[in-house]
Amino acid sequence: MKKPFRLGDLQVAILRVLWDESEATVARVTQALEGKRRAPTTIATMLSKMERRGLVEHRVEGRQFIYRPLLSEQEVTHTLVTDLTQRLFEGDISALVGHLLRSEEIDRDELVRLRAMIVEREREEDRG
Amino acid sequence: MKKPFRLGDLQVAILRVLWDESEATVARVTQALEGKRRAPTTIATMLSKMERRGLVEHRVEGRQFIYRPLLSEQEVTHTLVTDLTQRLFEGDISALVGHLLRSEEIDRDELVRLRAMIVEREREEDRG
DNA sequence: CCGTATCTACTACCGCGGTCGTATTACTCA
DNA sequence: TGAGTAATACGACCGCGGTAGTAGATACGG
Repeated sequence: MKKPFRLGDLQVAILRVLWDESEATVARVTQALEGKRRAPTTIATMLSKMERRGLVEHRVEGRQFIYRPLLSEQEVTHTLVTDLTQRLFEGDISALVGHLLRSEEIDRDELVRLRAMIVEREREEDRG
Repeated sequence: MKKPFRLGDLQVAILRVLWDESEATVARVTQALEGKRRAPTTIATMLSKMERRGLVEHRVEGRQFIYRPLLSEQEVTHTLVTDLTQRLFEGDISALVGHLLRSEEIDRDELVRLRAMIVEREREEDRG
């Protein structure tokens, strides 16, 4: 049973890089996150902390550490979304979807696509 | 432009009580959150911190502080959901909805309800 | 008037996300 | 070989969520 982990912005950003590239050095991650102008040591420190928490692992190649994510994007997404749904809607997924449909900016095309998605899901439900 | 605030579990729980009751004393909040067995001083401290951050305010009645939320449930929900969508889906609401439809437990009835919701939303789109 | 119950105020602590500066180690190249 | 460079290691610091103990003020019951 996994404990509900919390991830900060930087951690998610780092994981995203690792997911994109399968694995990456500190320098590579820093470069990919250039938009935020963080010191390389910041990234290195964060990766160390994340490794202690079991979110990533590294192997050594020459002088460099090559980091690899230990969690899939699906796991993290699922966990964080479920967590928020729990906090805001007592776990009621439909309530969250309803909120999104009601109050957010979704244009016509997207509505159509989502409706198709639901229909598809209903069919699966029928089959399964 | 509001800075994207972060709220912890306890803070959301406290706000929920305040939303339900319009306003409440520390004792009342503590009692409402009895499930989690927290010391009254914990609640009081948290409320102080939240007041410093402008999330709640209080007035004095006799010896008691009566707290009132300064943010609506809608604001908080919107902010937190938007924030998560930003972090996980680069702000793409549909991507989040898609994720929810695909990977979560939503039963048939809920799917039907959601589909109706979308249709309704499409109609509004047409009128607006 | 005095003790007790009930508030809030203050202080402290932990863990963690985030941010770096500095130290150390090791490689590279002139 | 020696200077510079590139990488990690280590530690420091801030703010905040969360938790609570203790101190101080105040009302209330006898």
